[in-house]
Amino acid sequence: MPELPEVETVRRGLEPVMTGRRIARAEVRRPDLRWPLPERMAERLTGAQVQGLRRRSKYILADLSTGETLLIHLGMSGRMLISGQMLGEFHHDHPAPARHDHIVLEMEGGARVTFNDARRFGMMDLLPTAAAEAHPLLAALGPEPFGNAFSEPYLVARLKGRNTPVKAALLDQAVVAGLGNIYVCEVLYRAGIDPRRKAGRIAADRVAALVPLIRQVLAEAIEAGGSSLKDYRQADGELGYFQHAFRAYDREGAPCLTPGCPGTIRRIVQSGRSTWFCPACQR
DNA sequence: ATGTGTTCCTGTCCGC
DNA sequence: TGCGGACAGGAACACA
Repeated sequence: MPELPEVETVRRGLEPVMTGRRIARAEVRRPDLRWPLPERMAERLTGAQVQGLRRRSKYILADLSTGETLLIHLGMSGRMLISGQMLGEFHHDHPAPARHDHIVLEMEGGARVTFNDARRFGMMDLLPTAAAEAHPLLAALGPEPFGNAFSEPYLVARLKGRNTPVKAALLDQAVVAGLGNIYVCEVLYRAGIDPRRKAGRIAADRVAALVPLIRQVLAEAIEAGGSSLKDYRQADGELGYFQHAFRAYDREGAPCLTPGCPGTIRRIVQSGRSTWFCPACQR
């Protein structure tokens, strides 16, 4: 499901029910997601107070009073559902466990957080907070797009000499952390760059222009609460609405929205994944 | 080292 | 309606 804006939206949704609260009871309803869950996960979570919720790339990190950090990745279809808490004007009662409800966290105070993941490409792990950044899944990640380390000179240097299509390069989490298929398509569309171009053969000023565009697209998407495709929802059950702002993604056959451009959005497949772009104005 | 294709899993949608 | 195939927000892994 989720790219950086959706994960950030989920993190923000979880904050009021989790941060500062104790996990009264944890239930692990199956032993594995993408990989086996950590040993004795339910016991290690039970009684722990959540001291903070962080995000790194598409991961959520819950720092616990036990000195451990719960690392969460939602994969393609993972969701964090909140129930039993006053949310806006509505009171949500606890629903009966549903298909693919794999992990249930009952928070002190009555809220319940349920991790549901039909495809089970998601993951969870428990690691010492002090060594969280050294976790194999986090160690190789590139810079956060909103951080100072993600700069125009950085991106120009990072793409220099790369022979892979720029679409694939921006999907590479070691180049920049958090972009996925939707937002790469949207960024390249706004940049007017053909996704098939080799990353190392694009003029430096055009590569540099990607940096503020990446931040802009991600910031707009976070502002909109992410993109709701299929049944993705924010943790509080609200739908994100950035999907209405897509200019390229999933618009095959639709007219290009660039003023004056006569083009039609086309879908191609690159390294096994769909790319949508305008062949007329993306060069 | 880079680049590419395959794989994990379930659900949904579309054409016949 | 049923059935088969394509496709889906990710990314580790194996191999050229």
